[in-house]
Amino acid sequence: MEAVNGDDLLNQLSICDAYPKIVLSDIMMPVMNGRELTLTIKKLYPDIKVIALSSLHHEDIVIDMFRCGAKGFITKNVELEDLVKALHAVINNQYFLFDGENKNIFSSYHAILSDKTRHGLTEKQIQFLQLCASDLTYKSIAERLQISPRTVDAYRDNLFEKLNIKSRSGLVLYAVQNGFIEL
Amino acid sequence: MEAVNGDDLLNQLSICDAYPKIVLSDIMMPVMNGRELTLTIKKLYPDIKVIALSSLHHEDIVIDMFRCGAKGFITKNVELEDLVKALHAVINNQYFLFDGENKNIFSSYHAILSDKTRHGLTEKQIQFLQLCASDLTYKSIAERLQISPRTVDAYRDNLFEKLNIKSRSGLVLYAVQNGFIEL
DNA sequence: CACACAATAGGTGAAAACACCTATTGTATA
DNA sequence: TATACAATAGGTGTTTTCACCTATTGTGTG
Repeated sequence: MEAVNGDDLLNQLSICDAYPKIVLSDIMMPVMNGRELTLTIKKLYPDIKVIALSSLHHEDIVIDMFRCGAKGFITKNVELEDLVKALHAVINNQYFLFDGENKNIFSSYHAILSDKTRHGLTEKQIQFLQLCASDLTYKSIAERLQISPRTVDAYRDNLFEKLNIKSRSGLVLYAVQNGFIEL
Repeated sequence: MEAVNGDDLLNQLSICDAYPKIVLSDIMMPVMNGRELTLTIKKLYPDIKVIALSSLHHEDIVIDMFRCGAKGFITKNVELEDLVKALHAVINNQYFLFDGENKNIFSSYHAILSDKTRHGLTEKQIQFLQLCASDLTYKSIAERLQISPRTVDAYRDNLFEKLNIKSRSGLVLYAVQNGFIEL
């Protein structure tokens, strides 16, 4: 599947029944840029992995894209074999970060999303937290994440205890205040 | 009751049983400044009216203080009779804004908190919305606002319809996204 | 190799949230 | 002066949330 911009892709996704597992998202796209696209995909299709594509390699942008939900980040001048590596890594639930020019992976998953930004939360917990900040019921969240409502209960209870929070509203606030969701 | 700074005042408030109806809050206080104090008072004692006191009169500060929950704003060089006017206005549930130097009230309640910043919400609705963004149950919110839980239900239902929101989490998000609560 | 803990998921019951309904009072505004 | 709507508050019933409990599987760490 190919699309000229973010809107286009979302349209294609909404009418197809077997949507792709990975999306390459160019940050500099017209109409809807890669950042927005990544956010939207994470919202509507949380199981799709996004690899951000950029000609520039600024650390700020990289971190931002990972925060937006991207699983990989590569510069446009990478060799084809490196792109393949990225695809493999991401399919295998790994994070991928590759600088085409220097060809060095400058930061690992844990380094990028350090405890400082992750607040000691796992990726799943963060994903759940992000979905909490919405009108969705826990039941709907379970469907989105394709897990049992019971598991979602457990996620919530864990976070409640870990973060010393007593209600979902508190979770939403926590998510916002700590930058886990975009405003 | 008099206090040298915000912390001091909050301590005094916490141990007294008949707390004051109005607090004059100097923005430039040490330890806890007037802005934080106003926010904290609004959180802990929402029925206390706060009049912000500042030597400077920058519109940004004024608007910020009103957003923080202040009901009045006066500069320090006002005459005593003007301060009395402010107290009267605020007691009567009016907003008060007075520039001691120019002695002109440059903006009315509606002008300051225009529909643009208030998003068409009344003061009560905003106050409720702000309390929603917490761990408090609606029951506790009702106690804070000293109204029936039923009234709180009505507030919620009204906002749900008005803002096209379906859950409290949605309200929290709305509050945050539209600047009704501080992060 | 234990130990901790995340991820998974089921059961039960209480509390809170939400969806409808009704109604009165007051204050704006067309 | 109607009409709209905020603020107030009560009734009833469903759904959701939350608080406990149990348990297995997997992964990573001291």
